Amino acid sequence: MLKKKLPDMDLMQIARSGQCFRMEEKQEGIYALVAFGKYLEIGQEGDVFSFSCSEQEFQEIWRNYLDLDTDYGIIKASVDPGDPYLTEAARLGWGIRILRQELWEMIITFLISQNNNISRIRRSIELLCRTLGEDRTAENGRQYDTFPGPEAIVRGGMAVLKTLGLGYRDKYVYRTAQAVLEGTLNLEELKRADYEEAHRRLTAQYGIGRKVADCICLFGLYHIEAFPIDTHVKKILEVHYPLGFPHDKYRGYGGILQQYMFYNDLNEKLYRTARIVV
DNA sequence: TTACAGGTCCGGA
DNA sequence: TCCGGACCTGTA
Repeated sequence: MLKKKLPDMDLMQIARSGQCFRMEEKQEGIYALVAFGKYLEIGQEGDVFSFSCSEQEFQEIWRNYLDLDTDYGIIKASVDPGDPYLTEAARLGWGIRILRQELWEMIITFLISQNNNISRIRRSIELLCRTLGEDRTAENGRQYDTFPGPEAIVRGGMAVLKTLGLGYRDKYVYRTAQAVLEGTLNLEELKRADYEEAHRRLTAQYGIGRKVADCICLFGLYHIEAFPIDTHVKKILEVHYPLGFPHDKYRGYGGILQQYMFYNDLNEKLYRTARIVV
């Protein structure tokens, strides 16, 4: 078991920050995730983490995936102390990192997320992977499913998508998979594009509006200047920033601050009922 | 029963 | 450019 001491990271906070829907707590303090076709378990005790992979795989895949070369301490320290709301949000979400997840998975995930609730999003994605993903076995014997590529989704067709509880989003998923296969939506070009160009191309796709495009840019392309405004963030901005959020102060990485705010809003009920000890 | 979920599309003003 | 209604479906 590989052990690492890592700063500014908390698995529960990452799992509850709304950026990933497949990260699952297997036991107390042990989380499982699937990415790049691989299965990983991470255990956390304070700032010491154990990984169910080799040092080589950690360096090749997970170090980047967990965004470990970004110093979140600097980001948190840049928060204006005269901004009590953001200061508190960053304090409570101190262990959030932006995972560098796979672009295709983020496109489909956030297409499904629209006008939807988190438990149903998770359920739909789990079903999607179980139905159309590849069934694999990890080195420790765990069974897991990969996230299905565009080929698998088109092969399954609308008939299979209808069984996943996606509602009216099923046609968005299908047509996006088609667009990637046909080359209308080129993922490699999307990865090379800057934020504005990527956002423009994404919103041109049927079913992807501003908000979903921003989520894809932030979580699938690591354009951390993207600042998705959903119902939660919209409410936060109305209440705490009636004169507008000070984007100029945090130019280039607003998306990370948005995550602190989003996490805070999503989980404040849990904090209030003291189910999570801060 | 109605409202709400990490919205988008579409038609009309 | 802006606005309102429709939209799948599960949960409270």
